[in-house]
Amino acid sequence: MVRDHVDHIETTLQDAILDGRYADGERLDETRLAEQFGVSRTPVREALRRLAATGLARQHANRGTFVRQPGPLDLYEMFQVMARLEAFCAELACARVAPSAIAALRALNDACAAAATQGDVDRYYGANEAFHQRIYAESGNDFLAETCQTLQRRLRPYRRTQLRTPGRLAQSLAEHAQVIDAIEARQPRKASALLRDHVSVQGERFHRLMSHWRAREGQGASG
Amino acid sequence: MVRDHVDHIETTLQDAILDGRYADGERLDETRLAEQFGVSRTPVREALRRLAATGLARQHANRGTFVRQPGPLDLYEMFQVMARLEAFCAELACARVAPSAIAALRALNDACAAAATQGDVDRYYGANEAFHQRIYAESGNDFLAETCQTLQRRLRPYRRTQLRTPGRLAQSLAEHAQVIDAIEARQPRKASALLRDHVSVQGERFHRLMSHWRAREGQGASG
DNA sequence: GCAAGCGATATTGTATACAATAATCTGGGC
DNA sequence: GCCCAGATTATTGTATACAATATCGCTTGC
Repeated sequence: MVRDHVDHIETTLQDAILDGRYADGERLDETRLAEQFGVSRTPVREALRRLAATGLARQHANRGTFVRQPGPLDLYEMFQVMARLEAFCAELACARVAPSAIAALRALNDACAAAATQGDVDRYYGANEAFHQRIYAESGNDFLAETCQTLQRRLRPYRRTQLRTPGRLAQSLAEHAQVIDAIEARQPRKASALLRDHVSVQGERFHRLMSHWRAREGQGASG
Repeated sequence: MVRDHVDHIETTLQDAILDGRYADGERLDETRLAEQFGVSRTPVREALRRLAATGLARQHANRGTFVRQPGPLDLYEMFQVMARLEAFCAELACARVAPSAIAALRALNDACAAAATQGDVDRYYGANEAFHQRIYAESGNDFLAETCQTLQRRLRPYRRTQLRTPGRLAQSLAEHAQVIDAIEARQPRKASALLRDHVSVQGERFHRLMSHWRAREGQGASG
């Protein structure tokens, strides 16, 4: 892969947008960004093109680039898709999972539990993502795994919100354990249903939360 | 959206790559492309960045941009995912489909049949894509619909291959009709299973075809 | 005769200068 | 006092010049 200014700028901006440090509709000024990064406009422009290509920004001819943050409805839709994709991963994993992979999954869930006990939110999320990513990998379908990872990354900042719900964390760990058991027992139907609901519930809780917050739906409709 | 040189170049190259006019690993020379399009290297570079961002090309630092065509294994994986995504569309459609949409789907399948009878391959594929896209839209999930459309576009050139199989075309039309019936009857399980198999079978046929052709697997592994 | 190091060359990466387009502000007319 | 039109200004879009890096061929030493 490329490892130059463009790549650095793209990654930095991507993280900033995905971590919510840019509001929806915020303008990405080429000149200003160029100054910030200490480079000319050229690499900045190329980075912005890439962001636009991946859907994180939108470009209007002769008018500039603007951050595109998903609205509540978009997020709900994305969680729905994520749930199905992960469920498919679990289903496929049943057909080819090795004992070592099961052990690895249990270890990752234990790491989640340990981080949760210590109240280390960041480490919890790291371990949680690793757990899910391991399931993607165990699907054996590289394209599916990559798709899942991209979507997971996009949903990352919004997952954190729903951690506040008391009791949800322990339940999440239990659900993980159930998923592992189902995969180990090679029950594709059960494993996929469990994981689907596990992810779905996050999206639904989040959606409910946002809807209660504000009823400003449709402001960032996809398309 | 942007409507400038960059956009034009990107679209043109994208179509060329997706239509198979570029071989895997072929180099996309900036200077040469700039001459071809009658512009400077700048817009070409930005277009190439976007292609790289969408996965159609790969960039190596200080070495250039190279076309990334999926290998047989990649395509098999993509068809698998496509099948599940479309199945999910059908499932969701059951919950909200209107009589007018059912009529529209039937009309589109009739258009497929008409084109098939006349032996108009291009028109058949156009109508076929429209049929599938209508189902995406009827899912009511814009993100899902957009994802499906992107993937459909990427798989387009490879779908054509399997049309040659005698009898497959008529069977395909019949399967479409079954899917419509299931959606109309609001049977989500049935509708999704039917559509999943309809798409899966294409991927599997294609995979078998390619495997028989050459056993050069893994040459273009994703990652 | 072969390998390793060095230099020439070609290509990418970046900076800057200029052109074109759109938004804004100001002035005049109604 | 409000609205429309033209000029101004700011910002994007493109071209070109230059710098840096990788590849390839050559020479030189073993």
